[in-house]
Amino acid sequence: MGGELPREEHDGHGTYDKYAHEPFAVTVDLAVLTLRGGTLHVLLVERGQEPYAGRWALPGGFLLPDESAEDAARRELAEETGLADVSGLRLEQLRTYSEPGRDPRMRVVSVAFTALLPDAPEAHGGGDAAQARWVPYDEARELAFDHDRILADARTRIGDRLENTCAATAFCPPEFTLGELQQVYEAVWGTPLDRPNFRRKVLAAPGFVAPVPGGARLTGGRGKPAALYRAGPAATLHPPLLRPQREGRTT
Amino acid sequence: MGGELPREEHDGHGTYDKYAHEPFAVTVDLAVLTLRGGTLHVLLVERGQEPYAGRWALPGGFLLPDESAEDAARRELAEETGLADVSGLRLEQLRTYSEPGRDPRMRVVSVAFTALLPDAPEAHGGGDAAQARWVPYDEARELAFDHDRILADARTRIGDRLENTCAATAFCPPEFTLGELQQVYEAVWGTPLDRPNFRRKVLAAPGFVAPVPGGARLTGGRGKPAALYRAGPAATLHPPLLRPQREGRTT
DNA sequence: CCTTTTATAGTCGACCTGACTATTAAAAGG
DNA sequence: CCTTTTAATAGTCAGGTCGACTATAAAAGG
Repeated sequence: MGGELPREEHDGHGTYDKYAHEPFAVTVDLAVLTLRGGTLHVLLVERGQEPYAGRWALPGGFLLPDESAEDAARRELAEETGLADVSGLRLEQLRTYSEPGRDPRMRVVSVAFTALLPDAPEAHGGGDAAQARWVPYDEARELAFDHDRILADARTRIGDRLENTCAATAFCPPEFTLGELQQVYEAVWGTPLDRPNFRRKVLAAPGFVAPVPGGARLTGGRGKPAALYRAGPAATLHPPLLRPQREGRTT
Repeated sequence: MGGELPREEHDGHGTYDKYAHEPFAVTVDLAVLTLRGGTLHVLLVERGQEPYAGRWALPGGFLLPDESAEDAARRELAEETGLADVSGLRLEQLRTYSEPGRDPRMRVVSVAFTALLPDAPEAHGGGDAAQARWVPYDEARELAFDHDRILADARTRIGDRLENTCAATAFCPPEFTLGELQQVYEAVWGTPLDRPNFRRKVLAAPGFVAPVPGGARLTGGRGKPAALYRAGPAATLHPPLLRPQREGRTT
């Protein structure tokens, strides 16, 4: 922005006037992911109107005049999930999608976000009439607009973030076992991991997880009770937790 | 986007009408980086108009009605640098900035991009009247709008990309020495690296660089002539080339 | 009690890393 | 022409990390 302004002045239009008749609608789209029963799920809403009536889509909506995209995303997330604690949630900007024609009605530029939730509240009809549902990632296909692509980008991004950041704990409840944390990695990456090695690396990364004081353990499960951990203070992972067998891809 | 549509219909406004009177201007901003004499430089333009008249800013401009943000960024890059080969350039979306009030005149949502260039053509007055200049990164302060932050975000992002991708070769001419490649890392990270170790890691990463056929070497320099390399086919770096002495930061 | 299940501890060789030394091949300067 | 300087490249070595694997502990189910 900014660099163009002289040209606007030269052609005799006020800045606002020139672009007011070619407005862009700005929206946010949310890829809200969670883990249910060991598999990745995404929050989808069913569209009631054309275009794409009856199709599933990522939740989202228009920016209000006085809010940032982050604010709008948080507001929409609260509206669509019915969650109360949205304020403490980690929202990350994914990418902006601006191809002309991605919405058949008008020019829409959309800022996409990702959000990670611990296993989420079952019922959410969304504040807006639209029906909302958790759908297994693999069944979320043929979404409205370019949401297939956004969702795929979100998964790729999350997978990368798990390598270098402590984002995985966002999928877990406040207290969790290392087994649960490993399930996060396995679900997002789609690869089984060796348990002792995973444990060693997680505990070796300073600030990733911290044991719950008192040596609390999760009982009631099948085998030996697991120690409970909380998310640590670190945001980034050193050394990184790299996925196995990735060789140099040309893409 | 999309999820909100029912509400629009309910309140009796057509979609387009409702938002036409609250339009958002959409722009692109470019953080174009290059290496000159071993230090990082950024392309800036001088503003001629208020607000921020006389201040330096990142190049950029408004989206035209029928182009994507990527198209607009590429067009602006060509206009402002006068480069001919913009088609082969790697443009990467950085982030979108949408805080209300970031432009005092109107509501502007800006999609920021990064671009990396080999040591660039000296003269570029930009297609638009504005003056354009390469400025050392450390001297690019107090830019217009929120461009200080965008530039800082860009440097952080590029630094991270150097660890995991082959992006560093984008700073180099088609044929380069490992010494030049090391200078890229040192300039972006702001850390000196051990030459033999750097060399070992770069050559160990499959597809990062490929020797120029015929064993061509760069003569005319000070010491022993260096072998020439080209960018290899890989896009990602395995194993990654991590910066030294980073400990778990809480931020 | 014995099997199953899951968590946790430990082992081992291959490989990678950082720090460092040594050698080579050019240019620069008398 | 020979010495010095500079930079590229080769090689070394101890410590750390990795993946693969084995062993033990502690619960539930029959």
